[in-house]
Amino acid sequence: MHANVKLNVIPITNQGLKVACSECNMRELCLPFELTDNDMGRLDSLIGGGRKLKRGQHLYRAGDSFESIFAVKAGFFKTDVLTEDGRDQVTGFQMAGEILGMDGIGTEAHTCNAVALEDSEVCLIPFAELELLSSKIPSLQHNLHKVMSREIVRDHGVMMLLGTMRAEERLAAFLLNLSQRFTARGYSPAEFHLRMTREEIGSYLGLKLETVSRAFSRFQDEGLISVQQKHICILDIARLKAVLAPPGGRIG
Amino acid sequence: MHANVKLNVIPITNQGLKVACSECNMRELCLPFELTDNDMGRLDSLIGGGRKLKRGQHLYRAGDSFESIFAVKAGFFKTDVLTEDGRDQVTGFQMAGEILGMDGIGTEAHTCNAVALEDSEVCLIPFAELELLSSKIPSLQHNLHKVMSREIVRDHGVMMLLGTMRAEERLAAFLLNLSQRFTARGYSPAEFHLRMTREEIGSYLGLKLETVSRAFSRFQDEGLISVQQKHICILDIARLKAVLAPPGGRIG
DNA sequence: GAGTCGGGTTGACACAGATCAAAGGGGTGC
DNA sequence: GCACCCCTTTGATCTGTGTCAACCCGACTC
Repeated sequence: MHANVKLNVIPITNQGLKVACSECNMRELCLPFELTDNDMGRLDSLIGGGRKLKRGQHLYRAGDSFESIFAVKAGFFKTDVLTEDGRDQVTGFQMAGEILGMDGIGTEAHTCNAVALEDSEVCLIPFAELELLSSKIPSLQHNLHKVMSREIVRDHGVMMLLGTMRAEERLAAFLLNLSQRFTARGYSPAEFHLRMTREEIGSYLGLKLETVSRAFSRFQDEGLISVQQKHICILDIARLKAVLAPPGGRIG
Repeated sequence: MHANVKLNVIPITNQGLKVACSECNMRELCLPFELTDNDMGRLDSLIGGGRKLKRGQHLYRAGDSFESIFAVKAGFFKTDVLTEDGRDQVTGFQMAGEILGMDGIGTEAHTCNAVALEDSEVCLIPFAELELLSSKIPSLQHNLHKVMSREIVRDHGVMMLLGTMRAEERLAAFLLNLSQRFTARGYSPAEFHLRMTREEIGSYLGLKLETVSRAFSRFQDEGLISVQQKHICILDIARLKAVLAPPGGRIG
């Protein structure tokens, strides 16, 4: 698994590994962004070690009391919410360097489920201590606010997708978003493995799994991508982008 | 307009009025929640006065540089995002006591438009100063984090709505949400004026205005609500809730 | 007070995506 | 390494919502 980078790690508990932010290859995308070495050390000292999860394991569940947020160190997660009557909605997919759990701050309890979609590892960041430290390190405080703000903006993007786009546009937007995030992490922009099922993609995009499957097939027929199960190649990124923003604008 | 409470106010600029948080009837729903009198005073001192907006006026636009967040003191707003190709999506409606503008923190620029849907008034809260002060007042810092977290959770609720609900469920959820928020502000849970058009409701709910109109008519025919243009009475809140969570659960 | 205009309602029809169904294949667990 | 099961694909049909169109109403304007 690509993101599973070997580091000089100091074992702490049998549950996880301690890895310094300064040693982490995600530091530029994560909370420590642009912190001084000294401040990064202070952040390190509050991070309660790592936690490893097997595929399918829950990092937290809706209703769990909120104590920490989590930084994905390696692996891949989904978050979802579900209603009493059994509907569920995937609210996001998180990869290395992204923060999980901020939904819990407002109510002291998590409001969604977070599940590892492959064997993964997170850093546990006790939130009360993070608040305390961020009140002493302005740039850390600001980074936290930025991370939360970006989550809000990301959610607005999903609302736009769900509210205004048709099936193929949604899937194109999804693939381009993944591509861009993989690129930011040093992976190929064009070739990657999907960690989630068609049903999970569908839930995220507000579509049924059959519709997702059909859209994949259509894109493949048209030479935009190649699909082999979960393996995706983007063959013509320009035309894939054009699916999103049809030349000449939208009719209607 | 109900929320336009008369207070002993000190005029500051010709643009707005200075009103102390401690005098504001929204303080229990807003940033000052559970702050000591002393801390509330410190918060007051950074709030850069009020700003009044006429119906239709923009509070900020996507791309505007980000400097402040805003607390709605009175009135009603919508926020929306739009793409190059002309699609737009209403991302929320904000009423008194709610915070606007947090989308701008992450990128130093606003990412959506905020428009007054009726004559309104906001408090201007310079964000850099708020960060500085919140680093000195732990409960203020925590309140800010809670407000942002709740915005994330609210967005997840909208994603659920857009991703999994049918038209009438969406409208029922929308009406119940408004009802609950009006109640929290001391207004009738059952009777209120919509400040937005059918088209804006539709944009928010991912529906066309005709569909919204038809759903209103259907609810009225079934005796759940009465509709007269923008004036709504909820006649049978239990059955309206049942639209959302059909007894016996959802089929499929 | 007449005219205009934006917002709302309603009807007829079209179509994208859901639903139902069946079959094949690949990954996972034992 | 084998077997099973879940995931995926594809086809046929159905339906909720979009689209197009006509009309109504109330609020402003002049």
